[in-house]
Amino acid sequence: MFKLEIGTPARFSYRYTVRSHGWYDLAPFEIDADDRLLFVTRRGTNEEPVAVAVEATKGGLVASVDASAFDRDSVMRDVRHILRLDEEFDGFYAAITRTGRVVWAREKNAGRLLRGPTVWEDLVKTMCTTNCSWSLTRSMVTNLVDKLGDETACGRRAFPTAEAMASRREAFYRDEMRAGYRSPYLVELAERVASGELDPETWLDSELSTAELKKEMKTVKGVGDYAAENLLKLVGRYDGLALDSWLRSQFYERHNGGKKCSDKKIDMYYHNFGNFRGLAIWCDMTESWFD
DNA sequence: GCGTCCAGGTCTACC
DNA sequence: GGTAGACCTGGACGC
Repeated sequence: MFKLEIGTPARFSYRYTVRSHGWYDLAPFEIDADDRLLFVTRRGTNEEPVAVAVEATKGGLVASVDASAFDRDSVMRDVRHILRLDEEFDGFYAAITRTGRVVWAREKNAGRLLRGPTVWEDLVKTMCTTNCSWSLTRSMVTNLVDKLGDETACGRRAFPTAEAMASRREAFYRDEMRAGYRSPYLVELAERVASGELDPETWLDSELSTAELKKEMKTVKGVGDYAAENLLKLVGRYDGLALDSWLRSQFYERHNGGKKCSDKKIDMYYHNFGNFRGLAIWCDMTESWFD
């Protein structure tokens, strides 16, 4: 077992980042009894996957790597990536100060949304969150990882590569992953990524405008407005609200007396957060998670 | 046990 | 560009 020490920004909360949304609950992510975040990473399709456990210490973070050989720089990069240690949130906190809303997020150093080691992993998982209960999302992702993910030296499984997913036909996704109508979408996506026609990793530092990038994301069948805006948040763009039925219902209860209202009204409520309004609504609606 | 509803939507056809 | 209907699954709920 190798241990790597990782420094964190001054304004960082391990707890509020790891539990920022449901990703920690989807394989290969896991939180163990000691509140360590477990995940599996791999650079390159031909490399062995590596299991990593991250925990908070007084001085920052420690990542424990359960492998005989691994690329130290890759593991460091992935820990920094999934916890967004290199992302700047001063603009968000300034918007909170300016608006006087969602103050708790600034006080708790919240706002960092947990993400997977690759955009590919986040993309597939996001498609599995659409039009279903969370338990079904969890079931689909677990089935996918268990059946197609390569095993690490310690027996954990990695998220499947695009190549592994492209090697399976639609029947696998219907009958074994239980992805239902999403099955042909997953096959098509895997084939596009495996062939090199689509590279989701480029979305991280794309020079496209947010509107153009959203349009590119929506070329993936199964990715609509909600999924694209959720992915935009995960690549660090918070202009879109990523409204789904849960977020809407939470807004109605919290800010509209329990009555339905238009999406436009919701958008206007967070208008003063500018490019951080997607992050603002998420923090606003999840404050009670941490009570 | 059975039927219905609905959940962290999207696609397609049609107007 | 806007909208209705279809699409899968599985848990919750009422009977």
